[in-house]
Amino acid sequence: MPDIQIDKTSVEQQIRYLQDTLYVISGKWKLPILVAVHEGSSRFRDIQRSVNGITSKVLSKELKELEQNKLVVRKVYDKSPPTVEYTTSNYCDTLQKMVAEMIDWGKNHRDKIREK
Amino acid sequence: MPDIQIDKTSVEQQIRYLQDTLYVISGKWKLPILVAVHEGSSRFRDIQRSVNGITSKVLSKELKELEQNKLVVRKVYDKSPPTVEYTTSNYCDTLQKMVAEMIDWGKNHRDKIREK
DNA sequence: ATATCTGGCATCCTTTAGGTAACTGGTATA
DNA sequence: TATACCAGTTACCTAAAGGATGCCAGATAT
Repeated sequence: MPDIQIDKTSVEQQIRYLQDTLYVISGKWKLPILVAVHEGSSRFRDIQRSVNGITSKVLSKELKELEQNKLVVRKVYDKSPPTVEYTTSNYCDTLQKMVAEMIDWGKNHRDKIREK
Repeated sequence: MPDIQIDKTSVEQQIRYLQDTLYVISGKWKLPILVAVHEGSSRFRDIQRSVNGITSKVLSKELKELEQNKLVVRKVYDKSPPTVEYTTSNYCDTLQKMVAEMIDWGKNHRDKIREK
């Protein structure tokens, strides 16, 4: 009699995956930046202007992390002066389903908490 | 010609919902606690033993937040000594789809990042 | 009698996220 | 010649999250 296991991934491992995900998109700025870039802001200062209130220091740090996670692509054009362009990657689209679920849940959750 | 809008919710509002969601489940301990309670740990010390490394101070704080968000239910039995029981709510199950998506994405993301 | 368990709380400490402000070197503009 | 733009960087500061340790008061177990 074989051991029937629908999912061999242990609970601990699942929590680790979940926390990886959280790490990638958590924080005050990651999503607003992704949205801004996705909507067309590609230059550093453009993004900074789109994302209200972010400082250049934080933007710089966040963009680096998003790039490491392959959600945004940074291209340097070697003219003079060198210009830099940020775009969202195709991979970034894989976030869509998950993000949609999170928005749904959050929307519903407001009502749930408000209700007596 | 009417304005066709599939979703009237503004991007800013969607980000707010998303960040509500993140707030509810983010942090080092929220998910591990939920899992522990869901799997049957109901007494304070049981949960603390299940969730490796958590201190009573932090556990106490996190349980309060989870209770406020209606994900866990706290029942006090007024015997002597009074005992306290934590359980996950039915509402807690609404997290499932979303959490499953997040686990999937996180799992895939590891491979994505490791790949050259 | 002593130790241990219960559900926490109080105090102090460290780490991390994020904010403030100034600055850089090169280029273009008034 | 002075000013502003670009893509950031540096040093310093604050607030919040989380960790370490010790404690309580009542009850049960040894």
